[in-house]
Amino acid sequence: MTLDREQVLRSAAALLTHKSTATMDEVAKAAGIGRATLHRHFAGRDALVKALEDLGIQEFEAALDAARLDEGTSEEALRRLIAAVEPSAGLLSFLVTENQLFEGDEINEGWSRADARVSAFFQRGQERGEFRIDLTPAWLTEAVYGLVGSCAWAVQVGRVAAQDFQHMIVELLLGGARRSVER
Amino acid sequence: MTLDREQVLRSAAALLTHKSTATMDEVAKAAGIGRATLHRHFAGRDALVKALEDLGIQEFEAALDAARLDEGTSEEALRRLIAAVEPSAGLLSFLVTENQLFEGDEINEGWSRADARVSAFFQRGQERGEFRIDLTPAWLTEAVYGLVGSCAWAVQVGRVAAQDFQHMIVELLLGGARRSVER
DNA sequence: CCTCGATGAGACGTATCTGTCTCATGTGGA
DNA sequence: TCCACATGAGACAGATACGTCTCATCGAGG
Repeated sequence: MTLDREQVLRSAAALLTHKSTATMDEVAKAAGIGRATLHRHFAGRDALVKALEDLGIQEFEAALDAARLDEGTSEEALRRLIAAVEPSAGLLSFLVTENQLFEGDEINEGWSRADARVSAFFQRGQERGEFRIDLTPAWLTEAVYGLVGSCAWAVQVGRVAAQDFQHMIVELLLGGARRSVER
Repeated sequence: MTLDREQVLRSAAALLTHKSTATMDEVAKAAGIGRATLHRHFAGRDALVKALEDLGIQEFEAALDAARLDEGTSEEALRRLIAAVEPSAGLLSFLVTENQLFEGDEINEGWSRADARVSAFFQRGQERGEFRIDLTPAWLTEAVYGLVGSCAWAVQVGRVAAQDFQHMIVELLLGGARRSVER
């Protein structure tokens, strides 16, 4: 029986994101496996977290590739990005919440690379006149993380329908909550 | 020397929000006190978390009162809310991240009450035609939490200027990132 | 100057989690 | 059918953090 490594990591992320003090035993049970098996696949807690980071960053970068951020309008690109990120939302939430990415004063290389791509995307959008310039790229980047994490959580607890994930994030991010007659 | 209990709790929240596995010793050092002193004021880790929850909820409800959500336009009320919440942003972030609020299947009463007020505010705004109706009140509520948490973090790491806190959140929340010529 | 109270540092036993091990089970493939 | 291998359950020692304690120090107030 081949263990579904990714499935284990995803359930671990979902659990650890909002209960990061969870025991290895709880992580194992959440994944539907035994603690011994969990240890067989991940040398320890640190290795588990590292695997979560690696997979999360890898999927995030893949999503950035898939979104083709430099094609079409910024709005279209943003929609593609959120769509591409949706399957990895749980992992993303964990990455953002857990700042062990910054351990030892050296920021995780992969993360900073991906982060820079998002930030650069918003900056390009501003330069092309498609995004407001009073909201900094850095903030818009963080806002994306925050909204993705919030929406993933809201979906998880049934507060938002899973099918609305992309709409809720993109619409709020692009247009805001204000109802303007001229839209 | 009277210990500044709130100061201790605020620094604990700032630390625990993004490193919830932090040791009691680390929490104490982050607050600039000894571990023994920390234990003298908070019976244990559980008591510390409980105190964080209590203070956070209390300040959140106070902010909701101060914001007078039912006066003036929804936009004005939202601006007041974010302004009132800013000093408690760190505690809020902790509350949202830590879901021990839901321990034992019984949601914390104070939290659910405050949460309902925010949600009701957005619903009123929708009914008055000031907020879009395609974004559910529950989502807008979660989005507020997410953006407040993200911005508090961004300020903490120097990614966003502290003075921009309110502007960044309110503007994104109300108008979104899209630049529309007719605004 | 003296006293009282709070604090910081550290020692100590305890509880919990960790990481490794063994063993029985059970499932897929030869 | 039999074998190989992965898994789950549990035992076990070691490590780590917890909670409590003592003691010396420091500062405010009398």
